[in-house]
Amino acid sequence: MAVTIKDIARKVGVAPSTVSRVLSNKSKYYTSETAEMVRNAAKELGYKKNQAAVELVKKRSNVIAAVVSSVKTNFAEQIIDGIQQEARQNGYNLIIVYSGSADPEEQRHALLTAIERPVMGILLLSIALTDDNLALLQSSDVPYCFLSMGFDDDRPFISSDDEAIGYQATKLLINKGHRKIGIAGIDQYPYTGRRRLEGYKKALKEADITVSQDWIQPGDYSYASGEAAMKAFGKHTELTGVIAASDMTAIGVLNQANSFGIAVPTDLSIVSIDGTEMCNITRPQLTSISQDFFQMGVIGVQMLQQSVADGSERVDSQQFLPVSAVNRKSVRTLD
Amino acid sequence: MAVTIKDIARKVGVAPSTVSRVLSNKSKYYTSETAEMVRNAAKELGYKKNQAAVELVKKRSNVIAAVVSSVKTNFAEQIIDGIQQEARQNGYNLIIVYSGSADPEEQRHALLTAIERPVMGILLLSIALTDDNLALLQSSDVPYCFLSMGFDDDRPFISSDDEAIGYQATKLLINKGHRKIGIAGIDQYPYTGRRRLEGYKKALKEADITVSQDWIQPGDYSYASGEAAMKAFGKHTELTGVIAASDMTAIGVLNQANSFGIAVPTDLSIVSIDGTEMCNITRPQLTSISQDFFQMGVIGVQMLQQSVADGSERVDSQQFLPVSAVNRKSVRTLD
DNA sequence: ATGAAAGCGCTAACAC
DNA sequence: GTGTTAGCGCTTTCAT
Repeated sequence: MAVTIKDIARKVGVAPSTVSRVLSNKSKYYTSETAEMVRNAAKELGYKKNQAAVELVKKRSNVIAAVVSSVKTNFAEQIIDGIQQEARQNGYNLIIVYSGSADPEEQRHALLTAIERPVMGILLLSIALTDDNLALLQSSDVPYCFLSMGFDDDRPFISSDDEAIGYQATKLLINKGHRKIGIAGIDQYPYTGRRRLEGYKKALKEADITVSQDWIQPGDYSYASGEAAMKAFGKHTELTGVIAASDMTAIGVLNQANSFGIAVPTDLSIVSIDGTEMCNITRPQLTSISQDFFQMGVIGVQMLQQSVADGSERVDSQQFLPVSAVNRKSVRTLD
Repeated sequence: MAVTIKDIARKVGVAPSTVSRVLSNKSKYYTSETAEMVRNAAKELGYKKNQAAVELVKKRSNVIAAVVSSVKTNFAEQIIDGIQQEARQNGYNLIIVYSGSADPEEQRHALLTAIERPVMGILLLSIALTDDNLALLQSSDVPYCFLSMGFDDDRPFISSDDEAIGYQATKLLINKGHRKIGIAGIDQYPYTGRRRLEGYKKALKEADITVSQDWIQPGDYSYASGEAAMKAFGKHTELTGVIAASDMTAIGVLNQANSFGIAVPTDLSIVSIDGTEMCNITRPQLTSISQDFFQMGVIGVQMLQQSVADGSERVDSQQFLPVSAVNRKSVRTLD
């Protein structure tokens, strides 16, 4: 039998409620003497709070749940680091639950794992929720916020501006003299790939460059997408630059280019999107449009906190974080 | 106010206990008619089970907690995939909590986040717990098991045999004619690095090769460790093969070798340890001693289940999973 | 400052 | 098969 506040109360000779007050630091309602006795007894008995009981009566916990998709890109780790740091600093605990990004049933399970206990808030990392599951989430009255994914309805999110990403990546290449620029591995999903594509087209249009349809090779942000895209561009491609949908995609493009005997950046320049550590372990290192993933996590927690503080039970904020071009070694200036 | 079983009971006109029975699938104790009415009402009202209440009375939940360290190697994802799959298949939910691998205070927090609710079991992924925190874990009466880390006391674990790994990696190189073999990025931690080193030395000894002290470059399994080790071996190293502590370390070695103008595998062969996807995205692809991380997760869940089933409340098993050499392109046969 | 008592939402005997 | 009842361990009025 686990030790409870009753055991402590009995041992010290006070009422359970007093023990509760001490252990919850309701500092106005006990003397330091009782406090010390209680704390000693608690330690001696090896007392551990039963959170289930606490949550049952308080109907709220200090736990933040992060729902992450198990897609094989690695930026999630940076977001989680940001969440973790900010959560810890503010006295919250973090639990993470996995969900395949697509399967609705798995999404639902992940969501329920989080919702079925009174968490303080929920953060969703690049999860494309089905309508049913979104409704489920909303019905739970727990504040939530999407991270690394933007929407054009009124769902709260914190994300990079995907159009800006596409635009800046393209612009970077154009500014270095490139005019034939491909884009690899972007998906067709309305809220990310499509917006990046729009940015890409906008920059091209501004420079009076006509896009050829085969410059655009869709995919799913994976390494394989990068390889496939480069294969489609071909050994004798007219392209002098390509934008990759993610760091892993960029590595796929790079490797396939090498297999073709195309030297990067001499024959072909690559701009990656994300800017994770992967960019530093390739040869050449990958120039990228980098996102501030860590900060996304930090702000996500702050949004949750705020909506709890003002009692709104709902995050009301859609924000884009700035992105930045990081020049490494994979882009060459054309003369 | 959230909807409870009482609300459903009132609506349907039955007792709360009947609702409970239906919703918990105690199938012998209700008719299919009541069941249907109850389920309909539940759906209509948007009922969601309050797990805190369930856990309070049952003192056990269907949640498995995985404690992971935020070290920057990527095998954890594979273990988690294994845990997740096996957990789902057996009706368990998985929550993950992060802990820096070293900081005792952070470890403690992570542990408490898991322990403070009645989880079904705890899996620890390559976490080196301090003595205090181990005691804390043991005091919780929840079955636990370490994954990807072995011990010489009686703690339950599932891991690869690190000595076998070191031995096989070395043997692989020896069998291909190598005799001057370095080892890079291994740590001094008694339960992993040291055992791999022992395997390395054993294989060398069997082949009557005398180890030179500067063949052994310690580190922390990181990319940087690989770079540093290769720098220490030097541009004009006598080594013809090196074993890397992890895939990321191997990439560090590879890149630094290239910087030196040393061609892999022509001038230098590399054997990596782990065998994650990283091995496939380098050029050349990395030959590795691969661990079955996915299976570690699967078996971990099974061990937990078993110890719950037999009421022992304690996993009693220390097992090594087989490892396998996967030949890719980074090892050359010497003549 | 402390105690007594009620109750959070659910499950599990125990009756019938 | 279903209702009744008694808690699970904690927090929180309400007294004192």
